[in-house]
Amino acid sequence: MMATRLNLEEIGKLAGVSRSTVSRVINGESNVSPEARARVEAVIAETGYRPHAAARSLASNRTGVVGLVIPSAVATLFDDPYFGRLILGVSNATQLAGTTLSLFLFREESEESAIGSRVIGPGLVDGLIVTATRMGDPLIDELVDVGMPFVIVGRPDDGRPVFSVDADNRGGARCAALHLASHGYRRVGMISPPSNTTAGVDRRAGFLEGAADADLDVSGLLHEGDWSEASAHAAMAQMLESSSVEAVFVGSDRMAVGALRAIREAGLRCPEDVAVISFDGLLPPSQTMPRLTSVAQPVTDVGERAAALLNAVIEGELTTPEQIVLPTELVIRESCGTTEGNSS
Amino acid sequence: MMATRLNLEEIGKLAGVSRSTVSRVINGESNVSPEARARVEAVIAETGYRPHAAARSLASNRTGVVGLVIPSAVATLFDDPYFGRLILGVSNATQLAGTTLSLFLFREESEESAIGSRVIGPGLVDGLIVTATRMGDPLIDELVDVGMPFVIVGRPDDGRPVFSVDADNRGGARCAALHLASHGYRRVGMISPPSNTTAGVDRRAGFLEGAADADLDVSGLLHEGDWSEASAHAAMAQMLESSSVEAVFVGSDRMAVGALRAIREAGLRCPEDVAVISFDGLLPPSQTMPRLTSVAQPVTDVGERAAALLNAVIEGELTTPEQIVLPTELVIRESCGTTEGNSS
DNA sequence: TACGCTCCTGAGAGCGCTCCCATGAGAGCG
DNA sequence: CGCTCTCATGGGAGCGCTCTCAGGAGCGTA
Repeated sequence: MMATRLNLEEIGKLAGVSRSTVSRVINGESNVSPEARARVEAVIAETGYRPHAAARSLASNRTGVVGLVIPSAVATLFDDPYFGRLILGVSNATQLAGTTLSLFLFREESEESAIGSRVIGPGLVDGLIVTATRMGDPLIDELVDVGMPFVIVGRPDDGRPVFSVDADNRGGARCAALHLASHGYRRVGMISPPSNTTAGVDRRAGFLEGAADADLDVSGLLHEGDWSEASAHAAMAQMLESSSVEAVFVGSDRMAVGALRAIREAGLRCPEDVAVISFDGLLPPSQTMPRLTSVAQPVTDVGERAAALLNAVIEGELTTPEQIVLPTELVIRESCGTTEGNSS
Repeated sequence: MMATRLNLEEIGKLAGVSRSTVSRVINGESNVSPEARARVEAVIAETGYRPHAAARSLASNRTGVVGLVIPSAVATLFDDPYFGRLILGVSNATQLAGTTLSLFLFREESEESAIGSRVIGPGLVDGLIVTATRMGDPLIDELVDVGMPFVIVGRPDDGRPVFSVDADNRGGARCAALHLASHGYRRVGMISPPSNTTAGVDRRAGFLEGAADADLDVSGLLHEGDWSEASAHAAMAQMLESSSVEAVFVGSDRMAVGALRAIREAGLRCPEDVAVISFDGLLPPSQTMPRLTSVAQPVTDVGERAAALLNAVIEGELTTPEQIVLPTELVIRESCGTTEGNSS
């Protein structure tokens, strides 16, 4: 059984054709006679031959691998269900495209610079999907410089034209504000994601836009978290202490959990005393009490679209940057209060 | 800036040596004169040269890539914090070793057979880490057949000698049973992970062992879930309905969430009416009410050890199979009741 | 002075593929 | 019947490395 690797030449010999013809069959080129093709395919099927990836890469200068880069402190990363879903989406798409997914997680920003020497330099990938970029991330410049195809999950912080896929953070947040307004709440706060992320900036902007449209009173109620439960817990506690809040829009599921806890610990009830809407919609609803109303973003879809887009860029099908924004959806559960009591 | 790729030959020319000497320097071989080495290193530093991975793979028959295989229905996979942590651990170790991590997620078992033709055939990886294997998984046979180095996260279901890294499921579960006993509970149930997984088998066996040692009454209280919250919710509800339970050991964090909800919905309190201990210890404690006492398993460590072990196997440093079992740790919080009232 | 030894070095071959070009067979046309 | 044009095919070259081997320099020893 210790079958030594077959190569194109040997397959050719078995099928009575040359290396070149076998290569043409494998790569689906059209200029091969039906008989030759059939014979080659038969031999491939019965030998289980697979072309050697490294040899192929070397000759064609294409690896068939895409990388998913997750910079930023990653240690606690997977406490947030976001990244798992994203990976899943990307994996689905690469599977479909027949490419391979490599994962590059970085614990500190300093490690991130290794992308150049460890990934780009050796030519490990054909392209990269880059997530969770902070504002002013130098990685993007580097990628542009070396001409490496890439897609950003999120959006470029400086509006420069690059390929990107994002959820409609702004629209979703606006919708959350309007929904809270429709319940009759007027004193409405927000605990936003960090302002050094585009998601943080956009969700906050969308919320403020909606609040302005609905004439909500947000004075003194705008806080910022760092994606962690603890940060939102602290922000919520502070908000409850200093002023009368009727409802809060919390910038992520995970932070909402912290906010709910703060409300509970203050002896208040959600939604009766303080209503909550979160962003993400990734948490299994039964995991919180009450079940969270959230602006759900299609994270898996984002991953799939990003990978598909990257593929198109690599294939050279797309050359002018494209920004894809996927819609969010308001999923109404209990934490925002019942609409009945307060329809406007 | 459009620097065309440098190669060994050119670096050699710049340093006044041959391709071979440059190669020796890069691969850290000892038989190079200090002067030559210094000159080469200087040139490499100033040019930023990196050897081409594909060329290297082709010539050396080594890819520098390890694959992480997660078979089984993966769609809901990331609802469980387990896999994120595992990926993190593996990533840490590969980063350290300077190798690349590729991820292979499969949605259905049918896709899993693609490992052979899509991964092993083309020679994409030097070795594989295989997780979540169900009992009787044919993938293992295939890997053994083709001589691909691999490490199982978990343990082989048939006790065959392969490399594996696992948490001490049995010991941890036993410990949980004993701890519940130490609180004075006698009617103690279990909701175990599926019995077609080794984790399910082992946790159940450990629990029964501990229960027997402590003379607990488990009759009619042994249920099985499928890792999902819903399955545990149903099992718990049924348990509460049909008999008087004082405490339950639930086979995973995620399932414990379901069980807690069932207890709450039955109008009972945890831990006053029914105490709960879970397995995993991955959930942020504040995410549940009450905070869960759990048998914590070192998932990230498991990932790291698995990757390190695989590396050793690939390097040929290890040839006789090794089973590594990492200890679990009982983390006591509120859901098991206070010890004071019931010390035995 | 000559011989052996070790140590460093360079050159050739080859990994398995793709790409390009030359060739030959056949079809279509005047 | 000869010409061109198309299409299928095979072979050479080369991608950038590693590996092996031969040779030269330098040293010590007889």
